[in-house]
Amino acid sequence: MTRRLPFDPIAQARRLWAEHGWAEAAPGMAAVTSLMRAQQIVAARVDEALKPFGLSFARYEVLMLLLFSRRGSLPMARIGERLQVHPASVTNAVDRLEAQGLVRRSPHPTDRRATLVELTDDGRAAAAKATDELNATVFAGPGLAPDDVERLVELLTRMRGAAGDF
Amino acid sequence: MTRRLPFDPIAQARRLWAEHGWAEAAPGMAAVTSLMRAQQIVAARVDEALKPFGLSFARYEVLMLLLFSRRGSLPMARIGERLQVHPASVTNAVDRLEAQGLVRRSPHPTDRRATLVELTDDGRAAAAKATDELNATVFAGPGLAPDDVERLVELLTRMRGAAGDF
DNA sequence: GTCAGATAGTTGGACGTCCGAGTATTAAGG
DNA sequence: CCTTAATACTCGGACGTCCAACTATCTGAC
Repeated sequence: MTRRLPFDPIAQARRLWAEHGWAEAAPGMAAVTSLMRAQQIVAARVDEALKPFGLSFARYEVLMLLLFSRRGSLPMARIGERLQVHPASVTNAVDRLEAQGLVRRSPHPTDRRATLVELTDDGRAAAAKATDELNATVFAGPGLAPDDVERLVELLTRMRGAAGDF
Repeated sequence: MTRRLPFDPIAQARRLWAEHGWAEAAPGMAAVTSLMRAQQIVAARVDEALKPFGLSFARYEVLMLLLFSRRGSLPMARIGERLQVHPASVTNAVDRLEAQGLVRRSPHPTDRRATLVELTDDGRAAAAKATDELNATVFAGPGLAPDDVERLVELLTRMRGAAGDF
């Protein structure tokens, strides 16, 4: 990446938006751009924490989903649904997790179209260790005071709900 | 993508986090995950709005940066710095914008290492039209009440600042 | 002046996302 | 039943991100 900036580029963009007669859209522009940039920053921290385990956040999410499922296994389609990603992305993630020995594909007992993905013992161990690391280095200190974290979650939840996420 | 879920997966994950003895990290986990998902949703809306113009958000940001610059041109390095992306990403974006005829590379007058990127007339027009579309379809209604938009921007700005974004 | 180190940009590779197309298989309607 | 739709998954391609390595050029210290 690069060094830190001497000013807030989003605040500046917002001023420019107003100057160009787009005042009405300026707050939304600032919100969307802030969201993009904040996600970029957080994703970089998360990936950094997961790197020693050879995991990406996408693959970590798959592991946790399986860990929290009743039988430690789920059909591919359920995974894509829960994580809201394209089926091809699930195929991709599972391919890599399987190559790492963290999950295993098996045929669905009753639906021959479907493929079950199940955790291996290694996968279970990796999920636990990666979670400890993430909890300690990222989730415990997301860069905001506890009250602000709650406010942020509340706002984003409202936003996701309005967008039809759930 | 897929259909909407009948519940909030992040709220559920948060409960599970608490049950597994990770209560301290649960709010941060919820914040990080919400941020990821909200960004995914917003990015999809933005890309949808930009698709008719053959632009991605990354390339749109480059165009706007140039549009707002004094001379309508900037060195590659300045672009990467402002957008906080890797130099290779700038090369990639500029390659495509140049192929689309929206920007032009030219040698830096005094520093022969550097390359200036400047807007073409087409690029200026595309930036204006894409902005109108984005303002109307995304920025004007980001899915939150005006007060909440302000709160969200304020929280994310604080978060970015703490992370060293500016 | 010269030479080491910083900076600018490109390239190739690894992953991640999505889309669209194609193959199986199951479900639903007449 | 049987045909038509929907669903599950995979594959190939387009883009986006990053990193590491490499060339070219500039800068600063001696």
